[in-house]
Amino acid sequence: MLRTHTCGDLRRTHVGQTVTLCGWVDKYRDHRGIVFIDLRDRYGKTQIKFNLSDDSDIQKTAWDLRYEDVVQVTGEVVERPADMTNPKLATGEIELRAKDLVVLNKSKTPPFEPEGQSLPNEELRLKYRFIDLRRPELQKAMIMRHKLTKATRDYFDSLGFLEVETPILGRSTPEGARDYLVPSRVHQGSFYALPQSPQLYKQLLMVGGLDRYVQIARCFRDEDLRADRQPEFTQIDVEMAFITREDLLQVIDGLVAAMTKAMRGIDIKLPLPRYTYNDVMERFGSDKPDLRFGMELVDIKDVAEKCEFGVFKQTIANGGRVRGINAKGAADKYSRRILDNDMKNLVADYGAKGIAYFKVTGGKLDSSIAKFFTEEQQQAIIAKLNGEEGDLLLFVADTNKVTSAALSALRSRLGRELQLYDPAEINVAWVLDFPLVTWNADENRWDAEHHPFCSVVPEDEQYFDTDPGRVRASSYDLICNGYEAASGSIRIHDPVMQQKVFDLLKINAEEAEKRFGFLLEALRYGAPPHGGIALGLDRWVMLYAGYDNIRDVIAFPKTQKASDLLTGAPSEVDTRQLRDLHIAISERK
RNA sequence: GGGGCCGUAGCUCAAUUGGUUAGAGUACCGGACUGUCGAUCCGGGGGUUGCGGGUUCGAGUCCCGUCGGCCUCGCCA
Repeated sequence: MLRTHTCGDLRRTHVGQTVTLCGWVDKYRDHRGIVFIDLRDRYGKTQIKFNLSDDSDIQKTAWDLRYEDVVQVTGEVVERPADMTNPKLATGEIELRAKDLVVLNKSKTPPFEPEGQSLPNEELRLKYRFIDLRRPELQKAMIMRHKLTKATRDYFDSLGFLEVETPILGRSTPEGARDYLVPSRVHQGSFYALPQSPQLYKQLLMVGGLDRYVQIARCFRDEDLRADRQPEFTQIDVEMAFITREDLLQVIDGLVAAMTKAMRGIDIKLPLPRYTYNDVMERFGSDKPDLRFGMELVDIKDVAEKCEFGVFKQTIANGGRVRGINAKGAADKYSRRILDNDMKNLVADYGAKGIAYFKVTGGKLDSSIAKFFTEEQQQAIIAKLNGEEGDLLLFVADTNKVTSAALSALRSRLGRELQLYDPAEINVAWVLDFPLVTWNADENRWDAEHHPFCSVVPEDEQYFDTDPGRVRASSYDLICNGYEAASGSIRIHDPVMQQKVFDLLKINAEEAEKRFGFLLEALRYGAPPHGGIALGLDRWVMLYAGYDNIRDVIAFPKTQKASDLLTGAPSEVDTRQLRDLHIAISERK
């Protein structure tokens, strides 16, 4: 080892010892006769002192040290004078009096300092990721990520799960996200697909009798990115045989408790709260509401259909809905300009044509449209939304879908801006009973809400032929702070039932055989009842770390256009490589 | 594919209504300094204002296009 201790180790108890540290030059303070260096590694920082009277040769070398040089320093741990300790450093009561200095590697002037006064733009940080990774915030994320996977493996190991690796080079099963494709050299014109998830493999493992499976699995989806979405990401992928939905929920409750203990050191209360899909959609307008605060959606159909405000009245007459939320005490916090522009633009993103708002003042509604509501109607609105003096009531009139999406977005923004919750809180809950299928108006058919292998809540089978939209899936999502944090279901293990679902989705037998034949065949050879779930590992790390961006918890993330600014991927390749793969690039337009 | 924000020195930012030689802090280079911890002080170098067009007597500023980064709708079974 080139060092005896790390830069975070040394304390008053080490005084008098001769030690060797290695690290990066974080700061240098050159007084000519005396030079101070803050030496940094991932464990901390230690002040090094070079004194001219001690050894002038070392001193001269110390004069030339610059940011991010990598050095090895040997010296004696000495106590700092009482008035010169640094309470900002864990090692601030001591310093290292240098006797020997080796410059292990001189650094070019770095494009930015890891702990400089201001963080450079993300483009530069991504290009020089190896420097960005020296920042404590990114190192914290990598450490948390390690701890989370460790806690996960320990937890499932204790329950007898087997970690099984599934192929990265697999078969493309169209539908769902776009696949990343890998051309085959041996099979001209054929392609492998990178897995969007190990979904089919883990079901095959259940048929294979492996019973309890877990994998920290890399997944790939060629879709547009978001702050919480990367083209390649990691799932904690789980599948179990011979279980009910209840069994699965309890196992994952335990996992969430183990993860929270490992990441935050706290014991969360079990069982995790459970909501139904219909419940959260009605109360929060979202299938993944942030449950750290209330501000639930309220339907005011009774008032809206009778009032003289045309937009409300017409919407109800056309079969739509008028729903609103109460931003407690926010009447004076938003100007008319913000409400008429910013808030309107926000809901417009979700298809809403406008936003109606009232301030509760003197027991009445104050608004440019208040005149369209009788005294009685105003009181009814105030009562329904529990309005009090100084509250701001916001309404959207549109289809059920649009009011949900728009008010959910409004609620998220208001909750954040009005600071209605503790940003550090981790609030996890189950959402159960998603619809099995949703109507796809464009294609004139039913689409699977989760995936085509999801089983049905038994008492809803009766609606299969008459009212498919009413059939609930035996599925479940974990939600955390407004993010979808996990998703799973009890699967279909009966080939007859599977065929019924394919029929509903208008996937004909021939097509099903072509796409998923291997799975259907497996179901015919004694497939046990089984189900599972997949947790988005990156998102969980992001949430536990308190970051709002998934890139900050991934060592080498990609940009919104899915390129890697550090390596330059994706890149053009040699024509010879293309020839081996029988691939020709058509002219760019 | 659509909408929004952004791009000026290595970095973070400024630059009046379109008007003189595009500035500041920091970094970098040189000098001074034995107790600093955002060290301080003195001096210096450093610019294709992302790129390409256009309007104008004159463009960092206005217009069009394009490239890149971020946020977002669609998309993500």
